[in-house]
Amino acid sequence: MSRRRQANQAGSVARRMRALRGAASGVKPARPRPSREQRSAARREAILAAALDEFSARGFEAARLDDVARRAGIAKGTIYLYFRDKESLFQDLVRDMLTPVVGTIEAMGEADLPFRALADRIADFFVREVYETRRRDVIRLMIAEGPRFPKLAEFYYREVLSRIIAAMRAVLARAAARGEVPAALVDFPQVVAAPGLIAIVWSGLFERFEPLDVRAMMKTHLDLLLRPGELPCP
Amino acid sequence: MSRRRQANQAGSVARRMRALRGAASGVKPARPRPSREQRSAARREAILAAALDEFSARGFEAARLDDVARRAGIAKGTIYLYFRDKESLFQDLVRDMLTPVVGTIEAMGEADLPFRALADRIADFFVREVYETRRRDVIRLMIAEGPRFPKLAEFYYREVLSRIIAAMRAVLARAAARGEVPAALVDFPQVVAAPGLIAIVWSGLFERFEPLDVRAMMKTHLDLLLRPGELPCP
DNA sequence: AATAATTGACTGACCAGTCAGTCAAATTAT
DNA sequence: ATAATTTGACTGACTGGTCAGTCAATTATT
Repeated sequence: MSRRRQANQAGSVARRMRALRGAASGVKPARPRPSREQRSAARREAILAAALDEFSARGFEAARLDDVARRAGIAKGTIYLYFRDKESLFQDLVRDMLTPVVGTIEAMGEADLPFRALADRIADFFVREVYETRRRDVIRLMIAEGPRFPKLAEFYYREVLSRIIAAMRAVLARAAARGEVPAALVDFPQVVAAPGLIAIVWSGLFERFEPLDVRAMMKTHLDLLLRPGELPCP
Repeated sequence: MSRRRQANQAGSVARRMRALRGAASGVKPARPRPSREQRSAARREAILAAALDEFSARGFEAARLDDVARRAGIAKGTIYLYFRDKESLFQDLVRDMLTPVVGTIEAMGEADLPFRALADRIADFFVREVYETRRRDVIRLMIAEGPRFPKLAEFYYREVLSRIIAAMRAVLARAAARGEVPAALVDFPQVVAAPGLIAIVWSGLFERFEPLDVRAMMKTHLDLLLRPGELPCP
């Protein structure tokens, strides 16, 4: 009986697909076909999403792959069809989540705008696309687990952090040449980014005791660093 | 029979030790034998030191109490004579290491000095007594494990962080009243402390790729925040 | 001798990673 | 079109190993 259903489904799907491809005449395209590749990609995504949940809730060591599997709606063994091992899953998670934003930030840095405008845009991008998304959890995870995963820390430094630092340095150098920011800032781009990091750490530890207005903090910090002419004196 | 051998060995070791001590004491007592309390305190310290090594090398979950015991030169069971369980050991470690510095910082904040002088002193204290000591590792550990130990995060917030924030806020409010710093800074003491935190996180992740000169970074940051030339307002 | 401190073998729970087997889908043959 | 065959994605029970915490036995102290 399950056999029967199986044959039916297989047959009907094949027919539908062939119909779709062969003649556009089909009255109803109805079903978006689940090609093998698509299903595979979707599954990979599901595993990564579940892994992010578990890793950020319990940390790398304490997270159980049984739970990741259950959350992704698959069996544990399936994880090993997509990822070599637990550590590899973690690394791929970090890569998939963070690499994309680096390019964006590099591109933004190239725009020829007054420093303040550029800084505001990048800060806004950070809040919207990192701080207010799951990427925040990934960065928190990197901070927490990085010291114990030298390989991962190196990958992260090479692919993410050094590129962002370099981009910021270029922006700051241009701004310093125009006299928009003190030259000393070029040596420590970290100082400019500091409030973003503070916010991520703070939110993981103390949000429930004392919420933090990230946007306001970053704005305050920029105001202080930049000194727009003269500060308004009361 | 293994029973017999075991008893023999144990006996011989004990006898040897007693003989050694006895012979030595024949001529010079030399050793003021440490009281029970002293020995007990020393042992507790040894366990905490070993725990810090293991926890900061492998993280809370991955650290093995067998290793802590071996490093402290005792048997695993002994740990349980001094600490209720692994988590309790961790919590006591954090408490013992960090609570003492809070009082010092609070006291320093009360000195009636120009802001810049005060800030320099506190920054220097931070570098010497936190950044360049094992306390740095404890803070790193708090950052890494805090999100998964709500109890510990709460304790840390209550006993450490909120007190430091409060002290800084008081200092900043006084300085703002004198026009030494912009008033906006009073709302975000985190911004002033940010480079210190950055340095701790950075050292754990990227020190080996790109060393960071903490003192220089903190000085740069303070210079930028304070603008000696333009402040205070006329 | 009596008491306290210390030991380390042991237990029970836990979990990453494996692999023999299942079944739906794809392919080929009729 | 239908049936037969092949593929490979997927499963989940199982293994081997780990480790926090316990406790009976041993050793040190008073």
